[in-house]
Amino acid sequence: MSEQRDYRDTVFLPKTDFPMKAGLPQKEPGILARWQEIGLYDKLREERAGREKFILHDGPPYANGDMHIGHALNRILKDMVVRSQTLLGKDAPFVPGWDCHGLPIEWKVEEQYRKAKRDKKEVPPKEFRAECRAYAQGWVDVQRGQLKRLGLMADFDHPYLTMQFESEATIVSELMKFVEAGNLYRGSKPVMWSPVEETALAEAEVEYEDIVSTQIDVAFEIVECPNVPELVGAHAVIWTTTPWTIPVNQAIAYGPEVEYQIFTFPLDRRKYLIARPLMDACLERLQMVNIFPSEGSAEAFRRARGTVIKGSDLAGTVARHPMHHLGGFYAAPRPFLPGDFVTTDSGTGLVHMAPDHGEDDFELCKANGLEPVFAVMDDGRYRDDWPWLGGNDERRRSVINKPFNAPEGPICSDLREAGALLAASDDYQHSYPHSWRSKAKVIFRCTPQWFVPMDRPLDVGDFDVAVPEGFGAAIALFTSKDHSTLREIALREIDRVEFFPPKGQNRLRSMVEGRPDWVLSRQRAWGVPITLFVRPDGSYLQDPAVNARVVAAIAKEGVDAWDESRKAEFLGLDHDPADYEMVTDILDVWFDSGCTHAFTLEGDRWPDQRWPADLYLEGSDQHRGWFQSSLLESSATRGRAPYDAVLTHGFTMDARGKKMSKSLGNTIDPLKVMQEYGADIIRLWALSVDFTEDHRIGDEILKGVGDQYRKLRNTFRYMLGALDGYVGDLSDTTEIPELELYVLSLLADLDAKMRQAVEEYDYNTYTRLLVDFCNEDLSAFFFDIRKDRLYCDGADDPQRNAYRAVLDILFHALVRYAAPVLVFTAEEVWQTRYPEDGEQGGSVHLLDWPSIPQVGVDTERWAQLRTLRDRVMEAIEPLRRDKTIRSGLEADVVVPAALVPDGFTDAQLAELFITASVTRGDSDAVTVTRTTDHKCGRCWRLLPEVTEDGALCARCEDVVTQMDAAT
RNA sequence: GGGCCGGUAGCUCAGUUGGUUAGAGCGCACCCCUGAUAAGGGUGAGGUCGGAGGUUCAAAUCCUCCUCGGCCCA
Repeated sequence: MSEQRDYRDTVFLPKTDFPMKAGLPQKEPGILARWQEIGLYDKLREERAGREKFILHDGPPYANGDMHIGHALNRILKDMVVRSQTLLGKDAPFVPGWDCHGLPIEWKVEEQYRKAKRDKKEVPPKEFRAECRAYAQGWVDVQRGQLKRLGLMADFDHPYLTMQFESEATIVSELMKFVEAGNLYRGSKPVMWSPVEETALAEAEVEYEDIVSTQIDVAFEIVECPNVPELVGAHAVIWTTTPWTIPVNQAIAYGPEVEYQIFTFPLDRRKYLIARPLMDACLERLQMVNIFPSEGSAEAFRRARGTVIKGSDLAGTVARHPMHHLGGFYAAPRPFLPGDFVTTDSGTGLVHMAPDHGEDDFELCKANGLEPVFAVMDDGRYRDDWPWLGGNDERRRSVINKPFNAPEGPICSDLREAGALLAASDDYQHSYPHSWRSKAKVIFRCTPQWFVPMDRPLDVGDFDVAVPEGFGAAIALFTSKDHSTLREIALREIDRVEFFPPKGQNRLRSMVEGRPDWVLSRQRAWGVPITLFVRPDGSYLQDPAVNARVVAAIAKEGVDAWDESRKAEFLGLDHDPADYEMVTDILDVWFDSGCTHAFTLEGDRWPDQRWPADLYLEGSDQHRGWFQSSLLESSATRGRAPYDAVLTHGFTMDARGKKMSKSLGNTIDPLKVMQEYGADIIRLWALSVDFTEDHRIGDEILKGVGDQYRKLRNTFRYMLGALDGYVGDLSDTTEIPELELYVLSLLADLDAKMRQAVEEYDYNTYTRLLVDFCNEDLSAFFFDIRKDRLYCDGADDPQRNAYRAVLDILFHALVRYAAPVLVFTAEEVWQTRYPEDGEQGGSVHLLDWPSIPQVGVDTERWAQLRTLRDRVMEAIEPLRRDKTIRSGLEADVVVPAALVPDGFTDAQLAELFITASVTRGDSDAVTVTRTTDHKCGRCWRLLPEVTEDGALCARCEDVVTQMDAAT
């Protein structure tokens, strides 16, 4: 045998500079810098100008703290929306936003004061707000940098902030739409109040501590009882741990389903009404258990426990206040009211109601026409004109003062004197809210607040809205003519809007159906003022000219413009400043964010935006939040939702499905993930999971995502290598093998599915389709089969060209499909293939959705072929195992003739199965034997024509001869 | 405590209106290749479909309860 020639140099191996290893953390920042340099976002706007628009309106995250994994998911999904819609050819400008006002920022600034030992009360409000503003701006800048790193396609140079003066002015002018239409009223509701700081507190500002309180049992004499006459003259026993609320008692609540019993105290024959299950515990407090003589005590006791009645029998019952002799407020009847909240867990089953100081009390009393009396002042004392323990009483103290409530304190003493105090002891342990700041006890206290009514017919002239294209009829329906209530309009809109996933619709609907009136006011500093001029009776000025002056001032100077010193200026000549007070409350921040559509989509700050948005996209918690505040705001002012569709995502859990928390130490920091794996990996993760539900992230998951990434990357690398130097296209080749046509039909099929996935915002399907296609149809099938042709056919062989033409089509399709997901890698792939495009400021992200040639192929026939192929692989395996053969190329295969689809030759089958030969037999089984043919020294196929191992087959002989001749 | 939502192989996901032996990709194990090479190919093992009842000829799919987890409220 002669010396064998090494044919390696004659084989056309893939050639590319595209590295297998990505090194994303190092590479991505450079790609970002280049995008910045070529002004990619603006360039895209220019190129898409005039196209159909797609507006995704950004829900503003709070400008406080670093980006966390939830932000990352949210932003990646939004970016996928923007990019995939862009890819479809639309113009999808995206303005990122931030929520900047509100309590958490106030706290942070206060915290800085504490560290500097500064008293907040000493700081002028303007200065305080300036610091809040600076603080928010600081975090906006930090988060903006972090978000950019994710590779988002957004107008980062022009974000919206709720604290920009223009935004603040728009929020005020939106509020004024409510004001001018009369869709705002002053009411009240109990809030947490700190008498020490003389301010309202949010739930998050209180902490619960165990304390010991005075518990008292108080008798209210029943004066009327239509259903149980026996009760007239009896005493209803109430129990409370806040004696100071007795002076503002207005009613007594009972449980309609609770059983009550009338107990007759043997010594004075007085009758008491107590819930039956609580009788023993109550009598023990009242020390009425041991008064019976030891003998026969049980019998006497039983006799003393008289008639049992049902709570509902108490309807219409009226008692009188123990201090009724004081007259006035105290002389009014104290009705018994049915309360679902009454339980028999503790107390007496009869609950004294002080609507000023409890939520249940407030709601129940309100429903029965009993209004709060505002007896307790800001500092926690009863007001000067209050008849009991008010101004003239030297015993007056803050109501939460301990001695004030003590068994020997003024309340208990007076009740005792009135014969109403049945028991009092300073021994009740419970947990009670305290101010997080001062550590002092807080109280519930009714405070005047501003409300938007949900169920009052809206009486507006015309909705001030530019009717968007295609919605003329819808808008006309909702103008002033029908006088719907805000709730009705909102519910109608919920039915119209499209929800992804659909369950979001029910969730939002049930919340809007059940929600109370919208409380707009907050007793705070850092926010947009409720710019109202109020008369003493609670009515307010509705003068568009005044409002216009206020709005103009805020647009120029921000919220600081709302200042007492400007009162006369704003009111102008038509109104006497003495008639009005300026409201000092600020707006609920949900109102701010409910207005983002107004100052971002409308107006000319972002001319490429338009109202309404096509889509709002946030976490499912925003059904309670932004989805709803935006809906209500827009429904009240414009008669429709500011969006046509709502997409919601779930929450990101740790690897075990538990929620992440700093205290548990199971958080995943997206910034670290980007440092370690790269932004493309975290993007691929976000777009692989079912984001509509809660989903997980963890090391194992990220590792899996990394594996998927590598597969995609290597698919591109192979295509880049195989397409090295290729400049033709499909039209250059006259002869297209059916396999190529089949792959094109697979691609067309994939394309349709990808497109559908985009339209349904079904991104995990989108990425799964892409990955599966690369794995199954390309890498393991098409590329594997065509490896021989690519490597060994003549450089300009028409069939080789046909393969490369299809590869080229695949490349252009896949790089576009991948672009919205792997934004960096797709760019790297594109620039590797077309460096000249890069030099001219091009980018993969400027491209449109690919157009796939439609070919006619009998795919069913090919499906059968692939099933047969699987069977052949299976049959080859045992021979591999026992080392009869090493590769499939050494196998002569006999397949059942009946299983071969029509129209394939044996030679084609051998090519498709990558075996030495395929013949057909009558047997049902696939049989495999080792071929006796020799291995071609160049293409390594085993063929009959090869005379000895290492000699050339006919095809390779031709190719090598030509190459040799050329050199 | 209440309302709503969810639990399918180690991981990420498919499973139409209830209908054969519950699928895919990845990972894993084993094997091949060494001309996509920190790549590529093949085969295989993995699941009481969260649990228990029930409806039905038939249940991952419908009903009830339980459990675990989540969001929003209280």
